[in-house]
Amino acid sequence: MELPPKLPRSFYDRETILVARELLGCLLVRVDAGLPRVGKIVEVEAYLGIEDRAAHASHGLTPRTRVLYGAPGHAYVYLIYGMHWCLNVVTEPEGKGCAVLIRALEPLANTDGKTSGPGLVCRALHIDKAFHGHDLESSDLFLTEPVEPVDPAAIVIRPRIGVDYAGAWAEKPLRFYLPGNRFVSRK
DNA sequence: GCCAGGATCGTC
DNA sequence: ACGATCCTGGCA
Repeated sequence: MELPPKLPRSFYDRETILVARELLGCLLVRVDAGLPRVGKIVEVEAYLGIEDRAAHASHGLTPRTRVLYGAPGHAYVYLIYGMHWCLNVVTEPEGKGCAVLIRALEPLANTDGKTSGPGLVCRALHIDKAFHGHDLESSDLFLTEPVEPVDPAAIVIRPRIGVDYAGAWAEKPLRFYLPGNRFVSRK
């Protein structure tokens, strides 16, 4: 399978909302024992560091958030509700605690089941805690440039899902998805 | 050490 | 609307 160029670390080392928006249309690639499992990113959420009450980074630097507060272009993988893995990509310079959650993919190759929801994305691409802290410039887990360009003006912007506990931060427009794409987890 | 709660999902 | 299931952070 022919893939577009891999995203370099400099892509991730920028303002988180911009990275989140530009991740739409990019490919997520997990090479699983030689088999490429590939999906197009259609839905993401931005998490903005220690000030963001919805973010894990709001607790500051702890054993759990070490990777989140580390260098950009790495995977932050965590277990939620005792059963689902979720994948984030770390953004901005080291020490900011910012990341983008990958919420849904359009399946392109060798995905294992549904890909509409953050837990399902990890299940379908066989991503678990083994990838926590993984370098996204590696050859077995990485992102690529979009196959075709995305119109920035068409991106749908909504509040994030499942963060009702976060007060005013729950309302902020930090969820982004491709308009009309059937693999977005919720309208 | 103990306990409340969670960036979810499938089923009822 | 609810249960599964276990890691985390906070507090004693």
